[in-house]
Amino acid sequence: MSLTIDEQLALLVRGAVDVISKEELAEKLKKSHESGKPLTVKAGFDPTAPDLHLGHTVLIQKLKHFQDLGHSVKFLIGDFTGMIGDPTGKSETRKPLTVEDVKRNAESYKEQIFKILDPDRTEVVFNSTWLEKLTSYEFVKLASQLTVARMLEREDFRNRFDNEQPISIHEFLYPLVQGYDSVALEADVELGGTDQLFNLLMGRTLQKVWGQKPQVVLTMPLLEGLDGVNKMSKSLGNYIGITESAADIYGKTLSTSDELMFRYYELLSDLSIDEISGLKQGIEEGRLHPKVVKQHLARELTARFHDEKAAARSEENFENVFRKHELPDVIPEYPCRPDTGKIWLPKLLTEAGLVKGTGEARRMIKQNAVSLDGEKINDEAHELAASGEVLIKVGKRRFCLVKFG
RNA sequence: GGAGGGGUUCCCGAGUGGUCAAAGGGAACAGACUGUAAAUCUGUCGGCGUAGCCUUCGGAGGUUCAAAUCCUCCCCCCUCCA
Repeated sequence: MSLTIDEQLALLVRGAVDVISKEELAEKLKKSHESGKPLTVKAGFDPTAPDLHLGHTVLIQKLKHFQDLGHSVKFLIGDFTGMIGDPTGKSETRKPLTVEDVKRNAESYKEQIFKILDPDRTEVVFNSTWLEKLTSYEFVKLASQLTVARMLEREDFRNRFDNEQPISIHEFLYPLVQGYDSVALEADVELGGTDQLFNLLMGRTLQKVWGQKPQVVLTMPLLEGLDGVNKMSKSLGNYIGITESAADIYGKTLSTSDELMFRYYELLSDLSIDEISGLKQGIEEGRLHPKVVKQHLARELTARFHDEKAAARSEENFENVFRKHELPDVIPEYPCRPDTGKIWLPKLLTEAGLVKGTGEARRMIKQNAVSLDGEKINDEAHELAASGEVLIKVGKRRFCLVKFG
């Protein structure tokens, strides 16, 4: 793809919240083009076990944009910092990661990010490589580059300081270390979430001290989770993981609210801004049905992490199960051989793994959520003859074909 | 080193001797509605073949007919002063 510098610039800043600065980025792009030397684009990640979700892909997708333009990505795993502990907020004390942990997690990262990134243009690096070599003398010297007042410019530090909340010294070191990573890598560009702005800027500051051209800083918005309120995160459970099944990615996407769908379109879709606002307008004018628009998004995302075929299949299956209330194409089977000729329904539901226990089974039955071969059962004491097979449905999405004998 | 505040069911958070499997909110699940949703309404939300029984309120003991609530020791978290 050969784009003009302006076109490249437009692609790269799309969706970004902060770009510091656009002029510098333009200049770097131009220089890179002239010299044929790709830019070094850096982004840092936690060394903890990665379970990447769509929220992460906003950033990774942006790295991809750089790659598509021929630049090289340094995918930095912050193993050094991870061994010290997480500085932001008062997260749980983490058990320190072993070298093996980090290795394993790095492999897992690769597996996931290469669903998006080009392995040939991606280098996975660890900041312990250079940070471990720093002597305490050098480390203190690094710390001497910044003042406390400067550190307190960071919003969360400022707030905590004003509110007389504690700030540990090592928290001050974290931005320094991250900034030093940029020096070590001689980064041209660093990407991060909007919450990382201060740390990213630190890289610029330190690079200047080391006589390097400061990196361009690009921040990407944090993606809202499926609840539409909090940011997408694993711990909140409001996420779509990129290693999830096609059916799950499709289903979860389609189950988002109409409002959220456009947020996802903007941050995740490859459609142009114009195309997206066209869709929006179409819905407002009643020309397009929101569901159809949402289906398109669901297909696009599913295909991204699987393929077109899987996306189409997921859509068909979803329609069958939820709209037509038909059966999914894959139904788990459970072979059952009770001691007596009969089996108590709650017990069967539990055994088949459809519910956690007979208590829940009773509840489901009471709530009119259980059907056998399409027939609702209301009696908690229901017993069924253990012969032949029976299709059990619990709620909307739990199916099981029980085979007796 | 000194002073004080905490640890409650998935989460937040009430509860200071019985009426507590523990208010309220959130999440989740189910039902209705629908366009798959969202919003809304209703219900459920420790376990158990369930009008009863069993196990829960940081841990271990103890007092009591009775403890999440009182006492003792211990563990952990937080804040302030120095």
